[in-house]
Amino acid sequence: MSYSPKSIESALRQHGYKVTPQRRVVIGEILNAHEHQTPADIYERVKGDHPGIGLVTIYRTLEILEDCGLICETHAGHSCRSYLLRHTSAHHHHLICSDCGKVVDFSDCGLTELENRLMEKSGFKINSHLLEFLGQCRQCAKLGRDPKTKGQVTHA
Amino acid sequence: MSYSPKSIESALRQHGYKVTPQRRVVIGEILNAHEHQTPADIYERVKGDHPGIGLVTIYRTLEILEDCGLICETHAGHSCRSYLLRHTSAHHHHLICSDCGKVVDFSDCGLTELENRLMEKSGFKINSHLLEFLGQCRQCAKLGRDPKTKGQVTHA
DNA sequence: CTGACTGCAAATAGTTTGCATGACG
DNA sequence: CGTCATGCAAACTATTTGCAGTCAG
Repeated sequence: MSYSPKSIESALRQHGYKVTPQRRVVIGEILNAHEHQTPADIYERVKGDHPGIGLVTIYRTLEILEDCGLICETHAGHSCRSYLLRHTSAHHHHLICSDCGKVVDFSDCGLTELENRLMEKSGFKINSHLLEFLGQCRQCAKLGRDPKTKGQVTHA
Repeated sequence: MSYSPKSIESALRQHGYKVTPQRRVVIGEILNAHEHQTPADIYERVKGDHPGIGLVTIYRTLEILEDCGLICETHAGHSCRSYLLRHTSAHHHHLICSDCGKVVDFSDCGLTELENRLMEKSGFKINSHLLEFLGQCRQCAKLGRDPKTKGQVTHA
């Protein structure tokens, strides 16, 4: 139910883009990732498999992947652009521990209904949504650390 | 329901911040605006009333206004931070046009149930969530600008 | 072969920080 | 009056662009 390197490569070709080793490795990284990743994140991880790759290439690859509709951009934090795979069926979201950074995935966000309601009410054509829950995981809660809930994110 | 310069100023004082002419003029600008504005937008407009004000001061004023919960930040476009008055001091979210940047607020996200379910399942103590919908507003859709969905691939 | 792709370096845009001066309370 | 705020300049981070060499198709 998810993308494969092959399906992504053929999408690139269909859009007139060439498939290069650098693009392959970036695609592989995005397929592996379970989180939103910034270009710099991807760069760091990809350097292992492909030393000498340039950060510029990551940017350009992300741009064409977005142009092909394969990934989408989110704006999850302070001036920090990040990308995630555009899975419609394997659609998923994250529950993030604000103390230790642990991430838990979940998929059943049940927002389709809300999305439809909003589209009708606002006249918008909604393409995607960004949903993240922030909190403390069990362990951090036990340790009694102060949660870092310093108003950065739209409040709950 | 809506803010006045006075109410904002007293909120600042309550949080231990001082009220200065520069802050007044920034607050005035934000109260006038009905759309979200970037720090640079505010700077440009504010220079008329208060020449010599520094862009840095805008940044710092926005930071403290956010800290007081009076405005909130959105992530509406490519590395372009912008701010809105927080009209409903209650919980709300944004629907953002990825072409023109228009922002629509909504409040009934209905996520409490999902939140409870997730807390039970994951053991997390959820403090807040971040929810943004991205799409095209009616006007931008009419203008026929290419939505970001143009090449969406029916995945394999 | 040839145009598209890469990677370096440099340019640009947006935001933050250090510090001396000035003003709110 | 003391402390916090301002504004300049400079530092930083994120991203884009120019260009010569390289490679996929």
